[in-house]
Amino acid sequence: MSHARADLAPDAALSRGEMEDLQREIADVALFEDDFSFDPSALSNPLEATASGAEPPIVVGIDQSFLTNDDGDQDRALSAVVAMRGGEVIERVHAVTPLEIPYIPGLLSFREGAPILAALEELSVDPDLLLFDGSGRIHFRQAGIATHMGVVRDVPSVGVAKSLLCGTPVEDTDGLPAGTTIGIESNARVDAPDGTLLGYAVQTRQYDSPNRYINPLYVSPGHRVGPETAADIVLELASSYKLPEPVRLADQYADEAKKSLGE
DNA sequence: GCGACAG
DNA sequence: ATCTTGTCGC
Repeated sequence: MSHARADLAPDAALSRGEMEDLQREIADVALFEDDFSFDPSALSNPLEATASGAEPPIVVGIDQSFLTNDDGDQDRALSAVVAMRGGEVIERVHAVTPLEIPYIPGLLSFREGAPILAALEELSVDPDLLLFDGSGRIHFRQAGIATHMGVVRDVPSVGVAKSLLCGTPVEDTDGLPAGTTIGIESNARVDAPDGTLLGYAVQTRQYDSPNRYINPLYVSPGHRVGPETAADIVLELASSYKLPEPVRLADQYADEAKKSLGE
């Protein structure tokens, strides 16, 4: 039983106020708790290690790049999707759609949502989990791009941002040891009761000794995933680099695909 | 009016 | 996001 909500897909023709209203509706439909059947701790398990014959879940990483016009203007967005299972890439697809609106903090999904949904349509495999480059519940109206896409497709999703859009860390997040997590709570800028746990600052990697720090990632539930599980998933998937592997590879692929189209 | 602001 | 090589530090 899929509860996909294509009717809530981002529409760049809406007014800014209508976009914000739609986001409040999406946040209302979204589930910020675990609601999936796969085993998150099996995400990076090698296929061979699966004893009972059950295959590891399929995780998909998604990232965008932008194509430039003959005049030098960004006129199209390219969404790259990389599907992995048991630590291996099993499929890569991408889609390009025209850019309708500029970047506006808080309305990212209305700018990048179309190519993402188009690319996901191209996928032949069925994703168990979607990983986005951007926020989920850590958002002014609790409906970042990970939440929006997750609700429209009704697939568990997680937002992985490199900087904090809003909310407040409950403790200092400077120089955290790898593996550390610090809660991010709502503040006055967020459309939620103060103190609501929106997500976590997640330190996947850290330098050994110098007086220089690696910034943490800001991980938040998209849809059908709780904040703790979202953080756990990112820690497990970020084996060799700061970013979780599916997102890192989608990042790479977004650039490759872009160049193969004539920059 | 001032400050904040994912990609 | 994007323009971009070398370079400082472990």
